[in-house]
Amino acid sequence: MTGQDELLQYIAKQQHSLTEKQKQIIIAAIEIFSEKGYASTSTSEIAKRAGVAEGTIFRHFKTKKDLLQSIIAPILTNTIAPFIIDDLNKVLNQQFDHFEDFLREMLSNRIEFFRENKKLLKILIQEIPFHHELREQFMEHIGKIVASRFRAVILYFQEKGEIINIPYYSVIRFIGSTLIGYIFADFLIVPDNKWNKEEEIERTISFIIKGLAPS
Amino acid sequence: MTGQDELLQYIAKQQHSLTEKQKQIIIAAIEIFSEKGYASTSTSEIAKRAGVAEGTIFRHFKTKKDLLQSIIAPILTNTIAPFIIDDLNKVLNQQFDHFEDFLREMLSNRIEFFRENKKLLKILIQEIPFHHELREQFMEHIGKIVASRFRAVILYFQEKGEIINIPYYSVIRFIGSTLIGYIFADFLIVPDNKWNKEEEIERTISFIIKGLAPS
Amino acid sequence: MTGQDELLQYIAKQQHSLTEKQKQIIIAAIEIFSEKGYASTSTSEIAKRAGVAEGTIFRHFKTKKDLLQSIIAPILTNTIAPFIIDDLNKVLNQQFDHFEDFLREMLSNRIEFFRENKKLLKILIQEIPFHHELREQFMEHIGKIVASRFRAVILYFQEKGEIINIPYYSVIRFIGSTLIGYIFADFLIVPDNKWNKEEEIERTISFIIKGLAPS
Amino acid sequence: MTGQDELLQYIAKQQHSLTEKQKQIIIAAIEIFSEKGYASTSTSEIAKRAGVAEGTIFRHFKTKKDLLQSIIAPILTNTIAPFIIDDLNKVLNQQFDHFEDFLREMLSNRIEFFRENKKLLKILIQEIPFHHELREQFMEHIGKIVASRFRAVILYFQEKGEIINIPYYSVIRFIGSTLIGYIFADFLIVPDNKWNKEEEIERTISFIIKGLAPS
DNA sequence: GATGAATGAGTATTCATTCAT
DNA sequence: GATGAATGAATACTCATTCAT
Repeated sequence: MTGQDELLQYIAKQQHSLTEKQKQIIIAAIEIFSEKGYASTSTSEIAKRAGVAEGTIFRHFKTKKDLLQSIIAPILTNTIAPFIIDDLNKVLNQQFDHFEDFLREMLSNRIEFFRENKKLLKILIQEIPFHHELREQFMEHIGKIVASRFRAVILYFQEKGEIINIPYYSVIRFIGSTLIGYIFADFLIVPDNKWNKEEEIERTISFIIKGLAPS
Repeated sequence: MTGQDELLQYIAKQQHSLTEKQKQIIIAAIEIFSEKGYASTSTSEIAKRAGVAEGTIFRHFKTKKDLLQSIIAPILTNTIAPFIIDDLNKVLNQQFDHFEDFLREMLSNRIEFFRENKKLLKILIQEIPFHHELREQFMEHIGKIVASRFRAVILYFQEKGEIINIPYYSVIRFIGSTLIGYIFADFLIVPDNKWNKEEEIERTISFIIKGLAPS
Repeated sequence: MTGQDELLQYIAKQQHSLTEKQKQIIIAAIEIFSEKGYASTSTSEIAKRAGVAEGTIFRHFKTKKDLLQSIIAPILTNTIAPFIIDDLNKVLNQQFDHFEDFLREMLSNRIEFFRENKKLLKILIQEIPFHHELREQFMEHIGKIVASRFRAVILYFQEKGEIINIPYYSVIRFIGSTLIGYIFADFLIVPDNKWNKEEEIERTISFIIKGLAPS
Repeated sequence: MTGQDELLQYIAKQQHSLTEKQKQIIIAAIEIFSEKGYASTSTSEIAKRAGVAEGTIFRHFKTKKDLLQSIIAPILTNTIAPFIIDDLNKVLNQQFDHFEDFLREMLSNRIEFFRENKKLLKILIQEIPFHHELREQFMEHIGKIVASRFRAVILYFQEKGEIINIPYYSVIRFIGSTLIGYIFADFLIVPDNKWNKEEEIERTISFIIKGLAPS
């Protein structure tokens, strides 16, 4: 239920123009796509879970693929907005004095984002290898824009002497993979036990900072 | 062709008992599964690419899912064998004096493994979230066995004072995610350009070692 | 555009009671039915081309078949009116001295009619074999009435000794099929080239007259 | 039953390679297509009447349209073969001394052909306006080949002075439309009554010959 | 009167699986 | 062992029709 409500809010926020039925369909689709994958999900199952007739799906989304797009497009558009505007710009506007402040802010920000959009992101990650339009959209939005913004931040801290002088894409790679590693561990692999979130975040930040410190 | 031959060797090596037709089917299935995903691949397409009749597939593999299992099971079994026997044991047998030696050996070893089994691993990664038997097998083999062996190695170097004293699973996470980040960058994201492999490996090793150095 | 205007006039003439929307629907239906056939035409396509909502069609025409009927019924009623009243009566009223005069008048008259109602007649011809109500209506109107009037004319000229003394239905058959042959050639088969209309009409009239001349 | 047997023979004759199921499907399709038209016939109905599973249809004929083609293609190929070889060549080989002999032979020959292939030809006539591939095939086979052969015959008799000196296509039109008129009358319009076939044929031949006599 | 969202039965087609040869 | 014809349930999608607004 909580999950549903979060999704509802998400949907409601992004696209005010959606009718009630459209929302139901999108919510149902997100749930089932993330459970079984796009290809293994039948439109009849989506209809059933959404509580609408099968035809209703196709009145609003021309094809099944169109439904997938309608789900994923807003993430792509909305993943970057806060990223750039909030975090990265703050840095560029000298609001973060140190690399560590930036890192800490960004990590918690991104972790929050992943937590809220778990299902959506699962779908995105699963389907991107098989749909070139998704891949292209992704590259367009995330790849180009985020990368270029990120690059500026890295160069900034490199000039300040806070991080080692290696190519910016290597820095992105190290930060990115460690971040994703954290998220996987947090949500998928260690779902329950003696995982102390705050300590782990501290360790992760420390690992990155030390790893990127100028030698 | 090269790709095919490598797969052939792989198949031949692992399972001597396979008939010619069986090999053809497995090779075809690996190719198509990795291209379009398990759910979007039809058995008739596999039969066509393998050059056998549709019925033949079902003579050897009871169901389509059985075919998937037959493909993935050997990776699971064989991923760990060299891991433990070659690398890890060497460390435990004091064959690696320093953490860096171990890391360097392991990285190149694993990178090699990924390169050779790209398609297989793509299938594994794609399908694991949707098939609980796969997930369980994976946990059984990789999770438990590798983790426990790895743990010994980490404790060993922690006692030697070469790496920081944090929980072993955090260390695995850092090494693992950085390694996977390297592999993704190498194979998927940076397919062509000014990516100097040796330099990148050095940077990666350096990043991990510094990140894990005792403070 | 011209085609549309002609149809509009046609519609307007026949049924004054039609609202604007109704006319648009009928015009759209005629166009699409004649292009793709009744069965292959969807009501939503008609609605789109007519510029009305889907529901509007069903407000005016209970079912899709009802729409077909509404289109075809007036042709059936109006094909014969001028036929009988104008041509045939003229003959019976001794306005045509000779069979040839009658034939010439009727040919050009009918050719004109076909030209103006090409689409309608295409629909009629295409759909008659599959809808028994149409067939019955057709028989009722054209079959009985026209045949009986025509019969009178033929008997008249047979008595005058201008045409051979064979059963009237054979005469109708010869004239009818030759006329239809002319129309097909004119409109469908020879759409462009060295077809001299006036010469062809003369040849056609000459063929019928000689063919029906008393031996 | 009789109808079915004739069709069976037809099918068997043309395509020896057909399996039993394929024949059943084709026969069922011919029957239903000719009853209700291609667009209004569902593949499930064909399957039911043929006594096969719906999937079986698509194993043999990739699409519904492919099934239509498989039905119509052989008529197109086989309509002309006897036409040219038997009738027309006979004329060109001076086997018919007079236009009348040729005409009589051809009429009965064609009438026979129509009688045997009533359903097939109904489908052909109904569907040709809506399927351009059919139209093109038709033009290719019937249009070009038959027309050119026919032309030779007409020129031959025109030179002999037996028929009037008008363009050959007009002659084809007169003969063709009268022939078709006969066939329609025979099979469709006058299905039962006081229609004396032999007399009608004589009248028809007489009508054509007189109509085409040199003036 | 007009709309267009909603429906659910129906459509062509695909698919994993079976089985007689 | 291998084949491939046959199956029938399932699939994505369409359609004529209804009905609340």
